[in-house]
Parts: sequence; structure tokens; C-alpha cells
Amino acid sequence: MAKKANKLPLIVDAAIIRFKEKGFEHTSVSDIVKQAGVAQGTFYLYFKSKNELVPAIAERILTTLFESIQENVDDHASTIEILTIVVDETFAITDQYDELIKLCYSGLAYYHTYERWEEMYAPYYSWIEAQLKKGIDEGGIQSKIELSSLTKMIINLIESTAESYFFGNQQTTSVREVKQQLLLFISSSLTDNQS
Amino acid sequence: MAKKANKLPLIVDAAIIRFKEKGFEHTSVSDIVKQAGVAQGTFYLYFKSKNELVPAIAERILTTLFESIQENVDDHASTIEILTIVVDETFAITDQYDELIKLCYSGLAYYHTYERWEEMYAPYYSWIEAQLKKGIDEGGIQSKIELSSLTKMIINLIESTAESYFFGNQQTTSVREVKQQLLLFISSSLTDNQS
Amino acid sequence: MAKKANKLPLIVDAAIIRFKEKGFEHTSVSDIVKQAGVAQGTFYLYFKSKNELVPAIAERILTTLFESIQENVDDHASTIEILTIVVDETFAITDQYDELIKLCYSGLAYYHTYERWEEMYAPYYSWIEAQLKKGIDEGGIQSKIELSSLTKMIINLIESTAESYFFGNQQTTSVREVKQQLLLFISSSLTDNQS
Amino acid sequence: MAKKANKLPLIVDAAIIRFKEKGFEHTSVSDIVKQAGVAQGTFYLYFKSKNELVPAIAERILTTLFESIQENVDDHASTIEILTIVVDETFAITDQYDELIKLCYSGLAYYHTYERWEEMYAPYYSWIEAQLKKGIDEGGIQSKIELSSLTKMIINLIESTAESYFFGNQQTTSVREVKQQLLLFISSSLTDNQS
DNA sequence: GATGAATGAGAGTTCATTCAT
DNA sequence: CATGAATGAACTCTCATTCAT
Repeated sequence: MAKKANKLPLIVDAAIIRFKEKGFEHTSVSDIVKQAGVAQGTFYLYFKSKNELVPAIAERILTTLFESIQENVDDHASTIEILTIVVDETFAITDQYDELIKLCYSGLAYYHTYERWEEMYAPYYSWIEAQLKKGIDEGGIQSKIELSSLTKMIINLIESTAESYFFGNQQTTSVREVKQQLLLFISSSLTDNQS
Repeated sequence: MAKKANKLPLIVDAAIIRFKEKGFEHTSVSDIVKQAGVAQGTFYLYFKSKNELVPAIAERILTTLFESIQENVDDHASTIEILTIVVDETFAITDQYDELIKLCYSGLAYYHTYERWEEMYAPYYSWIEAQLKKGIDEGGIQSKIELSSLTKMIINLIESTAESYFFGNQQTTSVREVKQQLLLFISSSLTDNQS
Repeated sequence: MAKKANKLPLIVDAAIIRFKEKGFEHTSVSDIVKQAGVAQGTFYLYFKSKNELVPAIAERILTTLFESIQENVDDHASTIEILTIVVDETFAITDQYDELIKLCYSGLAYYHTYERWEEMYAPYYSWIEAQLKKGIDEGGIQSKIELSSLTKMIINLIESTAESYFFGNQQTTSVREVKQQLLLFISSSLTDNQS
Repeated sequence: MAKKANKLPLIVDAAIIRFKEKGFEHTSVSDIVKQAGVAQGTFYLYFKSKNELVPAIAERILTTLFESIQENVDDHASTIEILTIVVDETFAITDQYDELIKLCYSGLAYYHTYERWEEMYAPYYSWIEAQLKKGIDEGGIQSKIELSSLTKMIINLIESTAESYFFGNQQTTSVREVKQQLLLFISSSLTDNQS
């Protein structure tokens, strides 16, 4: 059984499945390898410890999000149109990964690898920031807030709204409405024309 | 021995201290009782399980937050002044409880007690909503967004901004500035006068 | 099940039995607790780790040896008579504890607790040294060698002869003879009358 | 590739290095092959198991000792001069191999291959015995002790003194002095002229 | 009510060994 | 001969929980 078969994606996939079900701490390496169909020891050929899975999964989630946003964005899209796509994809990915997203936040935080998280997020932030700048330059939007803070707050707001939506299971409001209100809130902040 | 020495607050205090240090999963009941200075078995006289600590702690945090906001709010304060206080107190409590806030979110979610969380949060939400309504009625602010959604988004934004500020340890921006930009973002959304 | 029953001696006894059979590294904590009839976790109430058993066992062996020597030594015994008893008891204890003695040597050495070993041995060394001094003062024996070195070498020689006797299982020579030759070797060194 | 690159000595060398560092049980085959620069499986082409390394290493140590003694011994040397060399070389090799010597003792003992040990030691014992016999025949030394026992005891004493010297790290006495006292002890036993 | 020794299942991790290439 | 990915049993150690006192 030499050379071939890369078991790594099997393990990551299995971990994602189990973590979604039971969370990080309540999933054992034994659960993961059973799900992956590999031996207990095989896990440790690819990851030095269970904790090392966290950044691997985080990277996969963020990459997926960023890619699906970029796939859907048209070159001539307005800032609001772009943000609509960001909202849609963030909601979609939050719905899909749910428990894992919380894991990535707290997990990465706990194991003192915040730098790693920032590093992963950096290109995403830059891209959003660039879109906002373009919108401002072209006059589509306006804001008194410093650009990088604005970027951070908008991403934060979108993510936390998505999380709090899928977090509980309130059926009082439809996703449609929530997203609409969210975009309304953001855009009213970006079309600021106070005195 | 004087009085009747109720051990419950001792245990909750001890748990808060230890959870801050090591997180929920990595803190053992043994750690907690050592910190509290009570016996191992005593813990189980007050809590059926370690998990039961989570709502107890969550309640304490939220109560603290809500009380300190109300203490600082003047009857004649404008909506923006009120939100300034909400921001200040939220930042303060997030700084203080940090790790525990993440615990409460994920812990409550994990153990299927979201209802409990909502129940605790309800009076806080209602109060903020009432303040916003008052602002709108009196003409100080305006928004096209449905009131309860607006409330949720504003609280979300404040909390997530505070969390993301204390989460990493970026010293690029001062708390002062972050809070200012946050309030600017919110208020520009609340002084909407698009056509 | 509070307060009473001290399981510590049960565990030490069990460990001695199992270590004799299979050696330290090949005995699992699980083996020990099964032998002791206690739960796995109970072991860790008394010892922080498996390694911590080593000094505990070492101390028991050395104490046993020293006590049985002192019980057998008469106040008016000559140095050679005393050494005869030391030889007898050392052979007896080496026969009995065999594998464990090697463990104590290498175990203590390995886990960097040589100081602890020396500390345990100190009273034994002192006592032998005192007996030799008495013998020299009273004229029964004589030696050009510095007293503490002499003590060390004699103890070393006795121990290593005993070990190498029980180590293999050569039946070529009887214990009786080996001990006789050993005492002859030592005493010829202590009745030195070269030029 | 040049020659036929026999990997066996590479593996033995690597094992010696690692065993010195971490001891036998705490060194993995993986450690050894990494140090040797060969593949995991290659190890098992040369040794049926990790345990098989022990006699191979023991043989190397004893061979080294014996060779360096013989290199230094002059044909016309007196018994005491020869023993001086034996002492010097034993101390040197004990210093160098330290941890490994303990391994060989206990390892060989544990795996029931005492015969193998005796077999290796035989020529060394014979040679020492022959030197002692020559000394007695020529009148340089004398002893009432049976020759093979005498040989064993002298070798034992030298080895155990060396081991106990390098075992701890007492700097109270210099090697020089220890060796001197040791030779004094031995020679006073070999120049026995009690009535 | 309060205690804390005892429990034992189960966790993460290691590692000697195998075998398809 | 040589490789090294894969194996899985076995290890040490943790910890929420119980219950006799």
C-alpha cells in the first residue's frame, strides 16, 4: 500500500461531517477515522493533532465563500449588487457550515492562532475593500467612515446577521426578508447625505 | 459557622474565573471546586451537570450588561446618546468577559437551549426596541427597516464589532476610534433621507 | 465510599508484582490496577504518573534491606561479622526483588531523580561507613583507602556480585560459595599488611 | 550509486545515537530510521524486531572495550599494570556509552538471552582470567579465592565502580582518585599475606 | 447539607510492523 | 533491495459523576 491514495481529503471531509453533527470537542478522532474509513494511526500521518484540523477546515470554508462570491460577481456590477451577492453567499455558506463556523472562530482563537485567521481572511477583506473603494470613486456610494473600518463593519454585520439567523430557528421572518432588511440597513448607511 | 453560606455564587464565580482562563471544555469540575473551595460532590447539589453552568453564567453577563446600560441612560437622552451608552457598555462587558461570551453563544446553541437564550435576551431587546421606537416617533431618527429587524441588526453589529475588536489584538485602531466609526455607521443608517 | 480505605499500598504491592513479572516499561497502569483491584482512575489519585511509582518502590526495597540488616546485627559483632550479614541480606533482597532493583537503578537515573536516590541511600551509606570506622578504630581491620570510597566500593561489590549471581541462572557455583569468596575478597582487602 | 551501501551499520549507529539520548523504550524505530536516513521498512530487512538491536549493540560495545584493552597491554606488563589498563578502558567506555550499557544489561536480561550475553563475554573473561593466572604463576599476585570467581568479582567491581561514578554526577572526587582507590582495593586483595 | 475517594469509560496519541509498489 | 503509507492495538491519562460517610 505504498505511495498512492491520498487520505487527507477523506479525513477533512469526515471531520467536517462529524463536527457539524457534534461539534469539535464532542467529536473524537476515532469518530473521524471511522467516518473516513481509515485507520486511527493514519490520521496522525496528516495532522499532528486533532487541533490541526481547525485551520484546515477554516481555510476550506473561507476559500469556498470567496470563490463563490467571485464567480457570481459581474465586472460591471454596482457596489450594492456586489454586496447583495456577498450577503447571499454568506448566508448560504453559514447555513451549510453552521457549527463549523463557530468552531473556526473559537477554535482558532483558543489555540492562539489568530494570526493564521487574519492571514486567511486578508485577501477577502482586501477584495471587499477594493469594491467599496471603486463604488466610492465612481460615486455610487458614499461614507464618512474610514475605508478599512467600513469594510470590517459591513462584513461583520453580514456574518453576524447570517449567524444569528441560522443560529436559532425562528421562523418568524423569512431569509428573503432578513437579507432585504440587511441590505437596506447597509445601503442606507452608504448613501449618507446628512448635512 | 455564620449565616448559611450559600455555596452557589462561590461556584459560579469560580467557574467564571476558570472558564476565562481555559475555556469551558478544558476546565474540569475539579478545577472549579478547587477554585471555589468546596468539595467535588457539593457542585452536584447546585447543578445537575457541568453544562448547567452555562445558562447561569450567561444570565449573569446579560443582566450585568443591561443593568449598567440602564444605570447610565438618562430619561431625556436622545437615541444616539442611548446607543452611545449601549456601545460603551457592550465594549466594556465584552472586554471583561471575552471567552465567556463565546462560550455562552456556542454553549447555549450546542445544548439545544436556544429558547433559554432568547428568553433571557427578550427584555433587553424589548427595551432597545422601545428606545428606537421613541426616537422614530419623536423624529430624531428614521428608517425604512422593520423595527424588530432593525433592533436585532443594531445589537448584532455592536456586539460583533466589540467581539472582533477584542478577539484579535490589533493595535492599529484605538477603541475610541472603533466606537466612533461604529456609531457613525449606525447613525448614518438611522438618518436616512434618500428620495 | 468516602474517607477510609487507603488504596496506596494495594497499588504499590500490585506494581511490585507486575514489575517483577514484566518489567517497568512492559507493565501498563491497566495491569497494575487490575492486580490491585482498583479502578484505573484511582491510580492517579495516588501517583501523578506511572513514573512516580519508581521512587516509591525503591524506597521500600532499600528500607527493607536496611531494616533487616539492622535487625540481625549484634552490638558486639566484628566488622567481618557485620559484612557477612550485609552480604546475606543483600543477596536475599536481590533474589527477591531482582527485576525491580534494575528498574530502580535505571528508572531513577532515567527520570533525572538521581538526587532522590542518593537521599534515600544516604543513611545506609552512613551506617556502613560508621561500622567500618569502628572496625578500623578498634584495630579489627585496616585499609589505606579513604573511608567513604571504601564504603562505596564494598557496597558496590556486594550488590553487583549479588546481581550478577541472580542475573543469569548459572548453577555452576552455589550461593554459599559465591558469598564465601566475596567475603574472602573483601576481608583480604581489609587486612592489608603489605610492606 | 557507488558500491553497495550496506545500510546495517547506518542503522546500528543511528540506534546508538538515539538510545543514548532517549533510552531504548522511548526511542521509536521511526526515530532510528530518520537518524539513519533509510526507509521505515528497510529496518526490517536487517532486524526482525527492534529488540534484535540490543545484542548487536552490546557486541559492539564489548568488542570495542576488549580491543582497546588489548591494544594497550604490553606483553611484559605486570598484572597490576594490566588491571590499570582494564580500569582505564572500562571507565572510558562507560563514560562514552553510559545509557547503552544499562540497556544491554537489562535488555539482554529481559529478552531471555542471557546465554547470548555470556557467549559474548566469554572471551573477555577468559583473557582476564589468563592474565590473573599468569600473575599468580609468576608470583606477582596471590589469592585464596578460586580463579574464575576472582575474575568475575574483579570485573564486576571495576564495572560497577565505573557505572556508579558516571551514573550520578558527583564532583566530590576526581576520576583519577576513584580509579586509584579502586586499584588499591583490588591490589590489596591480591597481595594477601595473612598468616 | 457537605464531603472527597472512588469510579471506569473513553479521550488523544504512539509505534512496531506489514506490504504493495 | 528499498520504500513509506497504512495499520490498529495498546498506551497513559482525564474527568463527569456517584455515594458512603
